[in-house]
Amino acid sequence: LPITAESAPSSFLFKYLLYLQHKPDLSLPLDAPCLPSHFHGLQSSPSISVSVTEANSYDSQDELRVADFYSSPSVRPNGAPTLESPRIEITAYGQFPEDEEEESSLPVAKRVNSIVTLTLPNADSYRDPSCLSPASSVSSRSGLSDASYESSFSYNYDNSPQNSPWQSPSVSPKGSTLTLPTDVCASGGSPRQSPFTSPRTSITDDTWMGPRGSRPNSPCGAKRKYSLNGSGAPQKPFTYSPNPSPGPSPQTSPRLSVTEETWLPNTNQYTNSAILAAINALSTDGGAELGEGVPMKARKTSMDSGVILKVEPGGEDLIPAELGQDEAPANRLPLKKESYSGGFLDVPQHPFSWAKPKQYISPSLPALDWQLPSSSGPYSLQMEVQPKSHHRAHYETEGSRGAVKALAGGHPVIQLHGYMESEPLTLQLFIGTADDRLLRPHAFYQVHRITGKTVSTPSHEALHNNTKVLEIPLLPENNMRAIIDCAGILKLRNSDIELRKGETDIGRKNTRVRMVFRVHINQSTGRTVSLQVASNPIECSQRSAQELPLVDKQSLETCAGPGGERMLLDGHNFQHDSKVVFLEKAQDGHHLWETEAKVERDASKPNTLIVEIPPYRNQRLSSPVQVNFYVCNGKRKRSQYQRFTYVPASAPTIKTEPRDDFDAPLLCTQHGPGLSLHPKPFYSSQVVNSMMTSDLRQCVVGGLYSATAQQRLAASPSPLSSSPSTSPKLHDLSPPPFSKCVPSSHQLVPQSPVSHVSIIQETPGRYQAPSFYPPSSSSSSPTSQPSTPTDAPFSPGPHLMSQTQPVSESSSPNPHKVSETSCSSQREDGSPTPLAVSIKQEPQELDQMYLDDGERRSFSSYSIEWLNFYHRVIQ
DNA sequence: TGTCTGGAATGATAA
DNA sequence: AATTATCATTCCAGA
Repeated sequence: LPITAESAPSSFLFKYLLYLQHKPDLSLPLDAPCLPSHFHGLQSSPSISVSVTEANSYDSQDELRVADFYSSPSVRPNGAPTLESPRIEITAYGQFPEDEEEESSLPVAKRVNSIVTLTLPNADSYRDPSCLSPASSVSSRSGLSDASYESSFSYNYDNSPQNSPWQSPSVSPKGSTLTLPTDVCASGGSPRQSPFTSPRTSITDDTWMGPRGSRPNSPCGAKRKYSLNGSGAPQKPFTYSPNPSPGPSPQTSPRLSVTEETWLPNTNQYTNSAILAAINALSTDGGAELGEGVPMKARKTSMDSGVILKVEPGGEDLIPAELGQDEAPANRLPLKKESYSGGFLDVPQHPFSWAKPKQYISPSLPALDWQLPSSSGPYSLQMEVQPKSHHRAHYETEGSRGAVKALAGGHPVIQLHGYMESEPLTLQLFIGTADDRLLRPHAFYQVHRITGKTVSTPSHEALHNNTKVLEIPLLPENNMRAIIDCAGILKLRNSDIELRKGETDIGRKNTRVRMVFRVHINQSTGRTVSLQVASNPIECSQRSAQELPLVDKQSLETCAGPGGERMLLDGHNFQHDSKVVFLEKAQDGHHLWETEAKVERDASKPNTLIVEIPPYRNQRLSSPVQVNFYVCNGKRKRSQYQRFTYVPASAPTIKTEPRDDFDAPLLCTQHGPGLSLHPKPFYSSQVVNSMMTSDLRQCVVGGLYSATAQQRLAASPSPLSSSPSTSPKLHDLSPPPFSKCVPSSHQLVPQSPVSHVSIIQETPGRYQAPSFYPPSSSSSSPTSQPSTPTDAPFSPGPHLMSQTQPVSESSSPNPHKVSETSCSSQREDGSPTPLAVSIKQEPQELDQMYLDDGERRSFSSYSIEWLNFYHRVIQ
């Protein structure tokens, strides 16, 4: 059983539990940490420094994060928390931790690249902000920065100061120092060249841009081949990159305005502002720099885009600021301004503030990679109307391709139920991943603010780390309901992002995203309840959207072993010759069984397929068996894996599984009550999921697990359930065991709905122990996650699981084990990767998602994350 | 004239 | 190593 995935999750849970138990302690740390999730971003944030002590503090947050992502891991490499003092950290990061980690983690090849790439600016450039789209999204850029995802602290650091480096390589002293060193070192040698090298001309630009801009550049570093070519891409990238401006991007000009706007609006209520200010100050260094850029470590990204930013007013760059903000904002209303996200600006952000706002601790808002519940207490954030499963994202080089639409023709709708206060709240929206791993900001896509006469919903862009966040007012007069007609999706060049230092995901075939909504509710008690809901997956590539079959819904989730029942599949791109294949994989990814189901072609249509459930290979089932099926239009045109469960003849199994995943892809993860569009009969699974999701903890719990986990959970849910804030309910999740990726195929794992962890901050700075967890995603695609493809060198999952599990189960976890695990994992890789390091593999998920790719070897970042988390807990 | 899109051409990558 | 299948991005062009 120990499915990798599961195990990992379980461990997490376990840890988590532990964590909770210890809350008291944690709390303290947390407090210190309070830092907003961002803090990382913040670097500057004072608190942070304090926190230093605590790794814990971070941890607390981090933990969460960690759990979430890998990023966190980075932190640890040294063991030192990255967060801590920003600057310091930065250095560290740059130097060691991240770099090392990353590098180490990375497959050799990549590393190399990375190294090279990293070297400089590139890294930053790419990804970050600047990279982002130059023009476009300002915000993005702004946002860029960093951290987005991960919350990686490191990034932040980088960002701030560092980033800049790139910008002006020489310039920023510090940054340079820090950054360079690291990067340099790494790259140093490498060709990468740095930015400069990159083809493009102007150094500066190049620097920045270079990376980003041109694919080429990035490429350079990057991964793949590109590098060489530099020539390759010559294009505009630079151009673009350099400036945000480019007209194309919608946002483009944002900045300009931004500043003003930004500020104005922003004014935060939160104390943060102070922090922010401080940060800014810091950032200023950098920030100003932005222009100048001194980047820090290069690591990552630098966001700094700022650099890039240059162009802009700079605001964005600030990202850091934002960072701070990020969280903070929660409450406020958005102003409308547009873009600007400017970093600094951030601070100001919304003019409004709530009365309470201050209470917030903005800073404390949970990082974007944290898993939050969709409901807590009386509150429930739900997607009333899901977005269409396909939305062609636009590149910076293109004009906007409009707002994400709903299937019925309108736009997605989200509503907060249970909120009776008269104060408006701010709904945050960012583009998250849709793979089987934990939900986190998507590195290759950014939200794009849409404005115009056709847009009725005001919005404001802000950056959290490197992630653009659209802030939309949730007004009581509208029943806390918002029509999301102001959100488009911007695609960042893979080459720009992949080069980033901390980036572990690969862009190729990583074209599915989810719209992630968050709301932070300040309660009279002083606590802040943070809720999050993610939409169904959205395929963003033109090609995939046109060619890949997609299953939105399935009428049956389970069937008795003999099969024979008819299942109606709703989806897209079904063809007359579409095949439906059922398969069962062992934990190690090996195919245990595979058979083609009969398709009633006469009754099938472009959007529907009627298939006859094939008999299971073993008619004597004593317990439900999770299998998968996918629709295939050809060799490489397969849908994601959908889940299906064969049950013993009489047993009603339905619920057990988490359908989410499967269906999930399409289905909503969480629907509110209303959501469940489908009658349960059909989507029961979904329903179930949604249920689960609703409760954070539940979700969490669910998330964690994989099948195994589920079982465990079922068995001993209590721990998990205990999540602090929410009442944990255990649902059965039955995540299917599944296979991870098998080489043979690709599985796509469905994603899981979002996992949530509810986070409550009692005090402004702190969070209660959130329940967190690991992500639901896991839940959703039990298989996938852990599963990183086993073939790969490591299948972290298994190992982890095994180890972890024990731990989890036993109340006392052993750190050692953990460590071992990690070690093992490394070993497995073959490449000696350091534990913490995140590796960019190919898209892990993707792999899973796309069978084609083959396997991915790398460790999954999450595994690492888990480990880190685990360690922290233990410690 | 500019934006929004659907369709593709083109070069980069993966098989 | 060569060839072909896929992808990712950039371009075009009509609405």
